[in-house]
Amino acid sequence: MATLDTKSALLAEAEALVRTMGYAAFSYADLSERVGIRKASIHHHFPTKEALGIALIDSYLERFVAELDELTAKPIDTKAKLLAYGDFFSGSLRSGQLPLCGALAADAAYLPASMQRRVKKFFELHLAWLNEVVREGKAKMEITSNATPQRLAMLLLSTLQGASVVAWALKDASVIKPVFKQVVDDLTT
Amino acid sequence: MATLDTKSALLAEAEALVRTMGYAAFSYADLSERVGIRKASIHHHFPTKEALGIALIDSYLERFVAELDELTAKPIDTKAKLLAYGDFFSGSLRSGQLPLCGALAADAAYLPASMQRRVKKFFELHLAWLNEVVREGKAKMEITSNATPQRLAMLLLSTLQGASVVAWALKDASVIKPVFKQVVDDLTT
DNA sequence: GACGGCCTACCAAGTGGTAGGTAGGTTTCG
DNA sequence: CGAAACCTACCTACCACTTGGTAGGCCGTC
Repeated sequence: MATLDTKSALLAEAEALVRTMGYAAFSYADLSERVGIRKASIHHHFPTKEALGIALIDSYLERFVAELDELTAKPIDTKAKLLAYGDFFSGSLRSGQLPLCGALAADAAYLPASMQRRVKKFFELHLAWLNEVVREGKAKMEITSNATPQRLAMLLLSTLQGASVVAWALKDASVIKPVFKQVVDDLTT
Repeated sequence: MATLDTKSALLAEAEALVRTMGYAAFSYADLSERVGIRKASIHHHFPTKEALGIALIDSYLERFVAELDELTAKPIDTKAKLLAYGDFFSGSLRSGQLPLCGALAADAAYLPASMQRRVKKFFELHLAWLNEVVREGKAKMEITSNATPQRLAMLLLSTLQGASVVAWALKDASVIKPVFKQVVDDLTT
């Protein structure tokens, strides 16, 4: 249906806009121009900007959950699992973009509470997944660091998130992977 | 003079606003309300929003440069130097705030070129400082990792930057220091 | 009397959002 | 079957409000 096409086109373009300009800076006018639909018609699909924002996070979260589940099931060792996670994360960054929830973090106080809650959930979900992978890795003696899984999970997520910011500023996305690999290597040897 | 007071009050409040809501989301109206001056009067001190933004980054950068210089001169070992750097960085974050340039990164495509350039310079400056500290640390055998100073500098900066984002999302600023300490410990043992 | 610092009173352009209409497809029911 | 009823997807035209920015005036201090 044209409906679905339009709706997902709106989501896709909105995501790109948020990840390059931030939530506050992008407008329904920008979006309408890119999707080729009148401004007012967007309200038919997403009655308010907040509704759009929520749908945005939810679809992003869904994609990540699916990927994480798939990764969990794979019979590969801890190091490979973590590196695959990093690849997926950095792969979702087109050049000049930030991770969605990283971008949203900057508009923090401006975001409606409903969106703030979802951003928090996104990070918690990632931390929980990393925590579990690290815990398993330690049990299998594949991770040698004696820090708590919780702390290592924070470290891994922070590295990816921060490297994305630095990479954006330097306009060089290629720095993300080696930095993350560095951390993973340090943990698994 | 009242002039100086007003001007620096404007800068201070603007910085707080940018670091909590982002550059695009904060307005002259917000600022005027907080400083207790009429909206139009702000233009007397900063003719355009871009000029304000530039002054903001410049003053932030200046503060950091002063601190980094002071830190360079101190006769302490590499580990202490890096930890002091982390303390200064995380100390500049009041709860619910992001590092200025991290916050600006999210509004990337919306920022005027003059501001983008300065944000980039900010990151380059930090990377150069970290690079030098790591290089010295390796020469003095205080850093054992065999990765390049450049990569380790990227890692250190990314960790702080990313941890700030995660800390914001979890509304728990206390996670930053231990994560950074973890990285520094890993490098210096 | 010049100037710095602030004011009131504007402005055009843009914001998210609403009202009401239309073309075309699907459903319901005599 | 065919017609009335309804629905989806989009439109034009508008709304109140906010945005960054401007013009010109007032007042106190060098």
